[in-house]
Amino acid sequence: MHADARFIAHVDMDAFYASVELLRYPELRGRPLVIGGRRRPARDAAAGTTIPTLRQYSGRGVITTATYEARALGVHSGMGLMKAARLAPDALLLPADFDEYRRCSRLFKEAVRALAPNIEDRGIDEIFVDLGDVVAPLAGDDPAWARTREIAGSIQRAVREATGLSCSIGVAPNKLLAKIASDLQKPAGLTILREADIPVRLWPLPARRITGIGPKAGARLEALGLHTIGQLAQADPLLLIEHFGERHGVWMHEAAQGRDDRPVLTFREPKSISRETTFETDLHAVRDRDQLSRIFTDLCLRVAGDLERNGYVGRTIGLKLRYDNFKTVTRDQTLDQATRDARAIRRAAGECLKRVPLDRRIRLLGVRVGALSKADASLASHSRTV
DNA sequence: TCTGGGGTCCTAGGACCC
DNA sequence: TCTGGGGTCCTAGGACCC
Repeated sequence: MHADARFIAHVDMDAFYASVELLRYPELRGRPLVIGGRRRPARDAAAGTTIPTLRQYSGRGVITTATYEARALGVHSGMGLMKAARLAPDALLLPADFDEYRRCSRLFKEAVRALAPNIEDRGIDEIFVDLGDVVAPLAGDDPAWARTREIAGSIQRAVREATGLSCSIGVAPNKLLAKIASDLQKPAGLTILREADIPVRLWPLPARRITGIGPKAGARLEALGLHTIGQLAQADPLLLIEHFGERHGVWMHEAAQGRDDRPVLTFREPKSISRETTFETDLHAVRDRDQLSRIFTDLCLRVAGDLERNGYVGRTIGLKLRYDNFKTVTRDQTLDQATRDARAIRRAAGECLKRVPLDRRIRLLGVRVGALSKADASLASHSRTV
């Protein structure tokens, strides 16, 4: 019965961006701190080394990370900075330094990989780890779960040694449960969630805690009187299918039982590469034509650079535009031949732009290249056909 | 002055082919 | 001439995640 039992860990860095900044500014430890907003304009440099507060910020942007002290004041990631400033005017604010976060990210992943090599990347601050090979000798027995606790503990120590940062780990028979488990005792938590624990530990949680049930689905479940994962597990699958469609409904019901057989994927080819930017102030298609055109060209150059650096070419060129009322439209065009040339991308995206209404002011412009293939493979097939 | 930037996956309709 | 399926590609939008 237990022959197929898996041991999956989810490793989640605690308040990652903010914690990296605290390595640089240890004197800020214990104070509410949020990361977000744009890089400070040069003239502010005159203010010296004083860290600005949310009160002093004006402009667009959202919080990307809040320390636990800041969360206690009611602010959280994704919240607009202006709103956050009203809730916590004295919280400190630092702009994001992605180069440094990426450096720390590499360090933490290398530290884990040295102990357990089967790692699935889930972005800059979290990974899944298949502990199967590491635990294998006693798989299925209770001592095996005791062994996973030891392994998870050594992963936490290795990450702290490599980076000075703490992480929370959940270990479970699958990715769904491991992800939920890692969140149960943050920060620096270590939570084992076994199949037998599902009724007591999973079912009381809100349905929203299932990764994949977001704001919309969560609200619709609430409207059906389904608040907890347990209620979702006990619901009639036909009711869920009726409201969410065959596929989504069945998935929700399975997830609520704690069932998930997705494998840990150590590598995936990217599907698309994109760049987008939100303007400081909304731009007008005609009045700000020159400025828009410069930004547009720059986005194409950056996407082309990303393609080049990563060795891909793409056949579908896409444009994204967000109006001042936050409505977003996209257009795309598939070319005969894959490209990574900035001018070709600019030309195709320019065609897309002609198919979009330009009667409102614009707050965001984005360029995407999809239908990717490896650059060398494509060039090889090209030379064969020529 | 509400609402960043980089992604994935799903759906659904139309074109087109067999 | 009418009816009908299946499969694939393309496009647009939306939900969701980190």
